[in-house]
Amino acid sequence: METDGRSRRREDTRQRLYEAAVELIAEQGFSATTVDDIALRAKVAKGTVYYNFKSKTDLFEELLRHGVGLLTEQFRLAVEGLPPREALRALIRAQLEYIRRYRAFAQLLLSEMWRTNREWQQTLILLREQAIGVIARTVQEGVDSGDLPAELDVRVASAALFGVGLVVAVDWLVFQPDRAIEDVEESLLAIVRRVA
Amino acid sequence: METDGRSRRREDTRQRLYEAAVELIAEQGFSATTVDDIALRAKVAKGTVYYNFKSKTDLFEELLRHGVGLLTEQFRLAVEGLPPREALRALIRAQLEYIRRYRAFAQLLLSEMWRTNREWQQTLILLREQAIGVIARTVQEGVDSGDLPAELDVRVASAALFGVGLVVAVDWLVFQPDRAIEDVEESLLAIVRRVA
DNA sequence: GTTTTTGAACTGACCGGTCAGTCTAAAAAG
DNA sequence: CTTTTTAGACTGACCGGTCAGTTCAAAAAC
Repeated sequence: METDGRSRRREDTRQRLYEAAVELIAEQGFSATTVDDIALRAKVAKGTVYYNFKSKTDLFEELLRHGVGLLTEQFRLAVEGLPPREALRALIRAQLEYIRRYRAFAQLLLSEMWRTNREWQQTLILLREQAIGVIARTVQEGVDSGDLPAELDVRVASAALFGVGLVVAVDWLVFQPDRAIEDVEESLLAIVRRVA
Repeated sequence: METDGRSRRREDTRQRLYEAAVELIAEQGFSATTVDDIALRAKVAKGTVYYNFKSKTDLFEELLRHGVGLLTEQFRLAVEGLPPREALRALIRAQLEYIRRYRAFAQLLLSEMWRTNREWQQTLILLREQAIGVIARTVQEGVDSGDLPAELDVRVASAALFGVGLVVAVDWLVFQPDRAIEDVEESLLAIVRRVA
């Protein structure tokens, strides 16, 4: 039933809906994006949207879970077995790679992450915690092992690293898409050299 | 005529509308915020919104102009007569002060700045250019005078500095509002020490 | 034969924008 | 000083369009 043809097909439809939704919402925002638009872009009937998700908000929340889940996964893979400072660089690279690959999702995240009073806010805070958690553990190890300055506030530094990577990378994609990723990585490292 | 009672009153109304709109849009986004909400919070009739602005979008654009104009102004005042490196620190401090004072506007800017395909995008790009321009001139001076590393890409570095300040500060206001601004300034400086 | 998708019609709440009319401070007329 | 006129500022009911969500019979996929 997992690898069953039917559920694979369904998963495929959901995937297409995610992709359509993510692009539209990144461009226009959640409220300005209509369910009809999403269905149209995903080349799916409107009924299908509601067969697969219980509401527009639900689709969006699942989307957030899906996207941030992938990012967190990449973070985990990136740091695996590496010593703190190397791990930190690996994290930055992983974040850049991820953002390049899922540009629209990154844009969307940047737009929604620091908003307040929206229905999905709690979901987002939780997901944020998971992703930043991976960074925080690495920073903590660095501080413990003396590789990083002891006066570093782990929570602040981790959140800052996450945010900095996000803006710089999205800024790159939006305003200077021709630059090579290596350039961007270099610029980013130049900026955060003190902690990474 | 300028200080006439009527135009003062009108200016007052516009100000109230700005404040109401900025808060609501920062929380919920442009599309999710209704003109009725804005009017209600500003304690003004809906018609008054349309008496003062030609449309909801127009109100928002004027708001952007107003807010970014103030920021750019602060930037200009901050760097006046200072040598590059000091000027750069003054810029960071000015940005933090501004964001603390106009928290909602900063949030809104963070949410909207890297969005594409919205009607007001061109306006925002222009305004962004003005604000970052002040930073860029300072960085350029620093590179020219040898105070900053010659290999620094001025455009990238300036945009990055602007973005970094914005996320770190907003993140601070949203997730750790109890921290003193000095702490945040320190963290920020620790991160960007390489260029500032 | 069961699950998934289609497609089109429909509903009702909501929302941007309009407009005819009210209020009032102050200028003009007496 | 008192009355009248003017016009800028504001009001709120209303209209037309839009959109999330529902329904369902029939087709397609497995």
